[in-house]
Amino acid sequence: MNALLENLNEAQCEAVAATISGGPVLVLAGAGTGKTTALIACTAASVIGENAKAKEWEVLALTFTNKAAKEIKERIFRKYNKELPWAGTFHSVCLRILRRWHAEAGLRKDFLVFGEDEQKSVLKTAILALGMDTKEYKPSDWLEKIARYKDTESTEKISGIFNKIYSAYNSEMERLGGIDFADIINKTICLFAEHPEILEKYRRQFRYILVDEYQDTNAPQNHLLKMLSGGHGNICCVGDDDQSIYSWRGAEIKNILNFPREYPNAKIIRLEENYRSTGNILGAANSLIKNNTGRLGKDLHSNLGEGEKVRLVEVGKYGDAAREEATMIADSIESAKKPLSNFAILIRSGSLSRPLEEELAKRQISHRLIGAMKFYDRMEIRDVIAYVRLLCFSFDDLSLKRIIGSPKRGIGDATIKSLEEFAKQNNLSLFDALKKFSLKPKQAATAKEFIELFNFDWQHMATKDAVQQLLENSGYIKMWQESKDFDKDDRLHNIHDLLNSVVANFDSLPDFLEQASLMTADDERDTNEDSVSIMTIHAAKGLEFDTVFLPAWQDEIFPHRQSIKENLEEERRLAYVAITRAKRHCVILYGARSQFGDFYDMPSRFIDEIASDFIEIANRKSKSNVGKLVMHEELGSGVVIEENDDIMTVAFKDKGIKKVSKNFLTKI
DNA sequence: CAGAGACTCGAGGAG
DNA sequence: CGAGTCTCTG
Repeated sequence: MNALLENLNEAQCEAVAATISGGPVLVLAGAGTGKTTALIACTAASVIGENAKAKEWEVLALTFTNKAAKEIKERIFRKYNKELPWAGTFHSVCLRILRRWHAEAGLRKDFLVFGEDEQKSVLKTAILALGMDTKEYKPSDWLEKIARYKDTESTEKISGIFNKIYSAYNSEMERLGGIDFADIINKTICLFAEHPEILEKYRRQFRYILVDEYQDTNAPQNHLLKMLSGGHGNICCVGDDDQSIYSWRGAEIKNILNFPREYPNAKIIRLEENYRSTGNILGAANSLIKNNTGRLGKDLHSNLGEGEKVRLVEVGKYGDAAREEATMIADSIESAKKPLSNFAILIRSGSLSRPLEEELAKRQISHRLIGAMKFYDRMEIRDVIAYVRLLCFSFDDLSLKRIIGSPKRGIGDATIKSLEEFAKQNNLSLFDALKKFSLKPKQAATAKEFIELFNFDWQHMATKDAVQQLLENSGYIKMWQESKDFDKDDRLHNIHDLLNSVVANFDSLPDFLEQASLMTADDERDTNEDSVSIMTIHAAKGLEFDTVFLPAWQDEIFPHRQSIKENLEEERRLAYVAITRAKRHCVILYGARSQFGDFYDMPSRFIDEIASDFIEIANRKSKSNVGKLVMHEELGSGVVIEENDDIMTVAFKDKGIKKVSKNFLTKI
């Protein structure tokens, strides 16, 4: 126990003590206050030392990302040599439960997890089957609605048309043997509701429940936590209401705000000592977030001294604002002469990255765009996964449709369409239908060849060899080798990487597929290369950098136009997250610009909300005038300290700092 | 059937 | 500006 509390501050120790003594605990952990350390200490406390009340398998530790789960597992293993089999993401834990009880949950044994593009294709089929037009009813729009609906646990009817599409989508999912992300959670809740004995089993097993990033939970996830903690009530949730930035994904900030009411005997512990940022950066962030009303309240203080003020830079007075931002950021990075990994450029939306990338590339400043094109979203990777899925699960129609045309086999849309008809009539999978369907001789031959590809004893081969064989015999590898695609080498390289550093690490291909279906942006291999990170603010949550650049703080870009109407407080939390990523230097840039044909000429309202004490105006110095000695007829001599178009700010020898028009000044 | 070229439309964040 | 769709041709 004592060893456990080493290097923890008072509040963190309190959190550990509260967790072991049992009952509900809410740890409100501000940005940079050692949240992960506290969470890991709390988790460890339940299985370590004399006071430990649980065995490793009796601790359920839930996170949102694989990265966070991995960190908990690794740190506890390294320090205490204990494996935590039930530390994982909400989705991976629920998936494991659903696999174990698939029949009780009303699922087929080999059900598949469908990712976003599979969901879209299912929805497209469903909409077309209803005789509706996919131009008028766009799959991506309706998928959004369906996902949001599934995230809310609402029983409210939305509209007749929604219900029609919703149930067509669900039955098509069922027909194909797939479930979506939301249903991984929802079907687990149903399982527990319909089988209290199963719930009871897990309640008895999980004597401690720990939850990371609690502010990001949605209604079903919160429901699930209530169910599981219903017996003993030993639940410790760690989160920060000021960093709730995922409402658009169904997260409900009210889960954390209402925790004290939902769990009346809850202990609430605040971690307010910030170990990350200097005083001015924290002051700026605090003064901004104070403008929100819906918060539990927390005041972070820093023990790292005042540090540098937040620098505010206006750009675009002399040209294109976005380009100028990129230039200034690149200048700062070059002149700082620090390792590149010290720098991050955090943007509101992905589309703002381009000028930044171009400028850094031009100057050969190594950089990476994080989260943009996810490894598992790449065409070639999805193709390979589809091949493997069809190999393991021949009923997977979506995968068959995806790969039967790559490489081209002379079986196109029209043939697939009639094949689908035939399959439907005979209640067959496309794979089985392909065996029986009569085709033109040429097609019949290739179809037979295709079927034969999957007929080998892959279960008894090394995973990597099996996939390699499949990809070679199918001509998939050859297709890329002979391709004229300008990034064919990248693609071949990606496939190679997938086989050697991922597939090879799994003992069974279905295991690999299960993992792959839950892979996320943060799971991409970390490169050790020293480079500047460019990423969205959302993707930056949980990270920290010596120097953070925040470009495009222009009203209706940030805060985003939509958010101004929908949820300005969440947008303000996003700004708070952005500023608090910085340890020592934070630079906010703004300036009028046009984008997608609209003109944005107002600085972000958030700039005004930051108390001026924490800000330093650091505008670009004009080459010609700033620093020059000037003479004014009435005010006498002085020196120019800032230039804003024709208005000069001059420090006069006798009259102090005054703004005057350029026209009344003469150079000395 | 496959590939090329013209065309339209929309552009927020992501497990 | 790019992705997705449409239309034409071999």
